[in-house]
Amino acid sequence: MKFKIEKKLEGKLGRAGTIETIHGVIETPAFVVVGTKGTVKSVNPDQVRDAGAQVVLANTYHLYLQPGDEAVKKMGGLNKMMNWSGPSMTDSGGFQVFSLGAAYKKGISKVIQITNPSLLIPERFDDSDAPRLAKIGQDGVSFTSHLDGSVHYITPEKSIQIQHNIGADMIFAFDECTSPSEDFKYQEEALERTHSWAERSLKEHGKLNALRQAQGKQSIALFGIVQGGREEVLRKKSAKIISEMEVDGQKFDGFGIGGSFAKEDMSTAVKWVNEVLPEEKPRHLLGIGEPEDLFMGVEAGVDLFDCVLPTRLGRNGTIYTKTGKIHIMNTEYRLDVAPIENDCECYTCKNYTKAYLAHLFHGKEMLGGTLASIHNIYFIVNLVKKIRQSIFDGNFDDYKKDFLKLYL
RNA sequence: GCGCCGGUCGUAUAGCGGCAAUUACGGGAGACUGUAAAUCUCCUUCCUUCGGGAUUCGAUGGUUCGAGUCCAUCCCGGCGCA
Repeated sequence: MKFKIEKKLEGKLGRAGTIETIHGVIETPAFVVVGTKGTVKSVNPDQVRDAGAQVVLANTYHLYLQPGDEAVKKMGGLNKMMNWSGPSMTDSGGFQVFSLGAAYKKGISKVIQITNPSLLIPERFDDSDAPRLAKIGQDGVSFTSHLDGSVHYITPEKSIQIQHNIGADMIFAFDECTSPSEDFKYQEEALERTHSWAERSLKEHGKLNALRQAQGKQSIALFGIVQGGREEVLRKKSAKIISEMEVDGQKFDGFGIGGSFAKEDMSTAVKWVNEVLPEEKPRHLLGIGEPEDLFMGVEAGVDLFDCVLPTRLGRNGTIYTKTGKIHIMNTEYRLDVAPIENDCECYTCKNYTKAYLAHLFHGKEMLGGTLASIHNIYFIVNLVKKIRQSIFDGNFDDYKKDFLKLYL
């Protein structure tokens, strides 16, 4: 993997460039489409590509449980298995430490709304009797499968081994995604754990990459993940430690910025981190986001984003438009024979009306979720492409202002 | 004409003396940020200053402190016998 910066955003951390992989070039900033189980839900790879996506992200934990990483390997690896010819990534399972652990059944997620700061009361660190499917152990995490209840112990080494079997172009270190509502003491502890896991991930990855090279296979790129919650000290410390971390002469090829954020903290947290991270390596803001987040991220020096929203919202009947999101099942669209957006170049907009989409959703027809996902992927991927172009054209600020004025 | 069985909030259902009335679908709205998610939540008789108030279970009478619920008559539908 090779990263090259082609143009910088004047006076800011933002930049535009390219990431070269053996499966092709990613023009950054770029939006990575999520295909957790080795499929972008409800859309096939041709449709993903035609919607403009350059790279997809699958999940270690899910593929490990089903069909199993050995099965993926036997099928020729992630790309071959899912018939995706472009660049690919896998997440390490670190997010599941959070979503199936501290966040389990609590209604909290990647981004939480803070209407009242006093709501940020630290969660009791040891509410360990709360039901959860992921429990943090001494040197790894014990997961109870949501599929069959079987218990699996995932260590950093195990996560990296699984990811090497899955065989994406870029993979992530095993980390602990924390909730912003945890207190400083817990964030600090979790961060130390994430750093120790990062080191072990890097070490295991070095071994496995050496093995690949000996077999004449292309090496895989490993991204380290920066955590630290909403604490400036911790975020900066993490960025420094992760970027300087070196095992057997190997360093991380790029960086992920992780954690669950309060919306209003996200921008500052990302800036803290990117001011410290080395300029010459790519940065991936994990699990983000909404259009306004993408502008924020690019401006703050992010090169890659991924998010489930375009496909999840699409399947659930919410559709992006430049004037905001719409609920396609709402009464007003039942007889609306215009496309979602007149000037949209996506397959859905070129061929179908809102009334038809509304009909498909009301009739619970599968095609509804597919067509809505295609549009949403196109919308978000293309938005990031346009943001990228605005960096080259020198009008990022204007584009941001114009877009958000209409959208929000 | 006689005999059964049945008529409940758009539809289909529950209900067997204390009920504004069950459940499902349909309908309305909302949520979703490294996917436990083609999922989830709320509303769906009328009015409401959200405390509550007013009318409801084919119709009309009746029994009862109290009636979809019991009784009588009538209306409508299904089946059977003439």
